[in-house]
Amino acid sequence: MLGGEVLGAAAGLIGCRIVHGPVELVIVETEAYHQSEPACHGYGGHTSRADRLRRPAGHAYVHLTYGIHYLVNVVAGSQEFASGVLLRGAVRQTPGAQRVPLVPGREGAVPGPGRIGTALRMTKEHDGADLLAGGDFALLPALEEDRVAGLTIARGPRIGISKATELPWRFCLSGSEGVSRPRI
DNA sequence: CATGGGATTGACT
DNA sequence: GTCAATCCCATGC
Repeated sequence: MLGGEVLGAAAGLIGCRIVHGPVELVIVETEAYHQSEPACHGYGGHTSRADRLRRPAGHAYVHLTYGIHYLVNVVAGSQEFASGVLLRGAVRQTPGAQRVPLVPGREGAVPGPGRIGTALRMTKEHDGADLLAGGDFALLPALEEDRVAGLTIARGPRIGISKATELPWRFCLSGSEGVSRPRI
């Protein structure tokens, strides 16, 4: 099955930044989804949701859940297969300023995918945006300080789903603020 | 066309 | 611990 690299993408997004206008977040928790497993919206053939996960890699899949919360995914696959990385936890960052240390005891935590959508002021208009095109809604690499520091990534089962709960496809920055509960 | 459930959160018992 | 809010969309009649 193609698309196993979504796991690497989910791990690799830890420490990267997601920005929308003046809001910048450092990603500290992600989950991988792939069309080969039933928890993924791309599972089971072509539907509206599935095809939105079949955009070019690096595009956004923004989806409204429970009629209330916008969840942000980074598409990781291609037209050939649906896969994406759900942004599940983050820490607020001040653009252009010194980084916020990714350690406990800090304000600015954004735990939970719904909170990330709120913090980034997502609407359905943001679905499909190219996050690598340099627009005002964009994905940026990890800051140099964070790369140098080295990020210890923990791995465990995904949260809040009822299918394929056994897959350890959730990744988080070990010990960081902004990781949703239960912590790994 | 009607209906039911969901990758959630916050308020309340 | 339980429950409602609220809307998109998959499914079934």
